[in-house]
Amino acid sequence: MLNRLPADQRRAQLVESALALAEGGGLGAVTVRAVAEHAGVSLGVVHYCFESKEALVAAMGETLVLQLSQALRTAFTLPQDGPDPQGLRGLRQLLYVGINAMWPTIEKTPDRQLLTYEITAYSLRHRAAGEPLGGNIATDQYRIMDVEARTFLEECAARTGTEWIEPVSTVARLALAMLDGLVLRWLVDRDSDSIVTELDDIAAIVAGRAVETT
Amino acid sequence: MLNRLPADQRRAQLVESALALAEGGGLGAVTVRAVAEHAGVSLGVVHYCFESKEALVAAMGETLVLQLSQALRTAFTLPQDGPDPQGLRGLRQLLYVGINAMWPTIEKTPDRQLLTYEITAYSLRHRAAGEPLGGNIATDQYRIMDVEARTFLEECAARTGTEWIEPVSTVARLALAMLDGLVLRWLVDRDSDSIVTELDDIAAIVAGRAVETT
DNA sequence: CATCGACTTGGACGACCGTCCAGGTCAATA
DNA sequence: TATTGACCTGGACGGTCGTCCAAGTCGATG
Repeated sequence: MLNRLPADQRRAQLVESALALAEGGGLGAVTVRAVAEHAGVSLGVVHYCFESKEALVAAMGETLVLQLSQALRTAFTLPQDGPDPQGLRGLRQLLYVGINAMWPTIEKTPDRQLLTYEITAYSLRHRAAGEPLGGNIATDQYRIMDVEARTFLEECAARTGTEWIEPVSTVARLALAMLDGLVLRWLVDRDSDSIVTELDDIAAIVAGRAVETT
Repeated sequence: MLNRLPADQRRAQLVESALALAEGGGLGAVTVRAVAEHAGVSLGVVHYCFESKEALVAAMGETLVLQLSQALRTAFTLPQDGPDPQGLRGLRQLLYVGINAMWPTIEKTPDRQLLTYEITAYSLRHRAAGEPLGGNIATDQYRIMDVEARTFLEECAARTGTEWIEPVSTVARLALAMLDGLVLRWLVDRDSDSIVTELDDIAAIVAGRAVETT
């Protein structure tokens, strides 16, 4: 059975297969043979499209980061209809809505969340000794999360007539770390009730770092 | 060269070797041969002491949890000399001291911290389908962290004449999640300045969940 | 001293891994 | 139609893995 594809599309397909396998069974389940079988192609195709397995894993990381960026951008989307309530109370409410809009996406994809942590750990293990803190997959992950979070926070403040009392990057860093820790904890105990409450806590804590614009 | 040991001691030695290897190169570096070589014994000894490699990894997890408990207990230790300043201000200061006392230990052992996350992920991947949320290594890790954190928080409150306005377990859960997320972030960017500031933030946020006893 | 059981040795086995390659297939071009 | 080059096939190779085992080495016990 021959099903020919341009190398670019084949590469994308193989990366998707690799991600599907990794979601189900961790990075250890990603073998050249398993990827080939999942994609319905023969073994040689993988090395025809990727110089080595390491290149395939790197492509997985890049795709994951891209998807993460896109997922965060849509997850943080705020309602566009009515005028927002102003002041700190309005800010807190806007943060609440934005963060809670993100949660269902996370809750529905625990395997994907776990894979993200695994890729982070893998990336930390395999990054060249000492040298390149940039270009690293884990670094990219957090850089992208930072950008999306900062954008979200700035829009929230602008809409409600408030401003941050410390650099937005600082607020974003703390908020993302809290979110990160809570999601990891949830992956362990799956206590959805607790985390919903705690997401509200994040909104309140973050809102505490803004004042009404004078 | 023969160096005989009772099976129990040999087991402990092998686990230590496995942990040393895992700290340096991740769980993937833990192979039966590598463990045997690191311990200076021949290949067969490992399977004489452990029924399978899986049993060895399980023993690694248990040892790690035990060491984690011990490390947390000493890390959270508070000064015992003078009388503590009372009230919320005293509580905040006590939390500040306790949390900051813990940081140097973490900062000196990034590989160990990373390994803890890797074991968590590994444990989540390999826990039996659906069934046993208890007895799992990841679950044990957080259960132990919970216990230590609760003890710490309760002592802080008792010493300063304050009380928590929500269940201590809730406060502990949030604090540990924040700590967890911040450490993971630090492993990625190694921004020690930021995290020191953020640890203070944790103390302030946690202190905000107590009131002075009437 | 002989025996026994705990502990160790080092090689063998089959399975799976990443990598490579000689050749086959097929649409597009000359 | 003949040819070219991108794409695909499936087996082979060497290496490492977990596991197993027959044999060897001891201290303790009778």
